[in-house]
Amino acid sequence: METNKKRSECPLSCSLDVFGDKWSLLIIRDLLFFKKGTYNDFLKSEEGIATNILASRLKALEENGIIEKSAHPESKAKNLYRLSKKGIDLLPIIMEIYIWSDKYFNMPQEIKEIIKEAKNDKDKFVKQIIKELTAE
Amino acid sequence: METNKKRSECPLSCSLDVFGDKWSLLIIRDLLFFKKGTYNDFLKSEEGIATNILASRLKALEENGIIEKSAHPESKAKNLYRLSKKGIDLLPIIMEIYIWSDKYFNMPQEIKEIIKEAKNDKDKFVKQIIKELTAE
DNA sequence: TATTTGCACTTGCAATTTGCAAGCAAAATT
DNA sequence: AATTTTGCTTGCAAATTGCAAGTGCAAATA
Repeated sequence: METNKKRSECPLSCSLDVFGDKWSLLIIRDLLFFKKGTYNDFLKSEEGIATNILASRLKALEENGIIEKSAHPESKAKNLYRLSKKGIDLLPIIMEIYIWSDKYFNMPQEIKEIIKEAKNDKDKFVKQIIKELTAE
Repeated sequence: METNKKRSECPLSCSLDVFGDKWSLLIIRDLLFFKKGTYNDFLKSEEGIATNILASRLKALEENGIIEKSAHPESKAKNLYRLSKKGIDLLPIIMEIYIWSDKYFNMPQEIKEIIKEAKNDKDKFVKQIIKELTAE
């Protein structure tokens, strides 16, 4: 995936050049909500991303400053991927996607509950997630 | 573009199956903000979508209930594409993308001004756009 | 210590999708 | 009547995706 060719100066278009594909936001979702952080964590997600695609997306997200790669504190064999500030700031976008989904898709009751809570006080929800992420 | 295979039950994943690509949200942007409505309007957008890709995206968006195709009131040669309620409801997502862009990309001052206004009172901005769209 | 397993990838290749150019029929304009 | 516009479709090369297999190092197990 090419990371350096802008189609236009439109901010929306530039943003889509960064995360406008079927996989990037799912990786970011895993980082935001499911405490995932290693290559294998992402591979195991239920959507079943192919290993080469995962590698290319992680590389692109890193090059675009959305995630940061570091050594895993518990094992030399592992790497740890974390969201940068820029990546964490994608949370409001993802929340709005969830809120839209809630209106137009069926989904498990448990997820519905979480969305309800998030919708009720968006700022509080965002702050809570950020707190959890930065506490680690 | 296949429109009917879900990768998982995750609402975010399902949403990305609908609009998670480099072009769909740009078409929706044109409909939301730039009063575009015909095939040629979309073709002329500065990002330069290929004609076959445009056709496939319009078809997929229609199948997914995001847009509706109708006869153009002024010409039999033209069609008119409009956003459905479901499509208009994507506005908050797109607004959050603009707000994120505002933080991390350079962009024309004029767009910055609009984003500032939108950020100031999101609900008011959304209502204003909806009003303009439904007045037609 | 030797061997197996886990982790983070890379490589090869077929299938799908994209992007470009050309073509086309119906409607509108000259 | 001839030309242009509109909304597509078609053909084809190039790029991207998805699947399977392989690699090299670290860590766990025998």
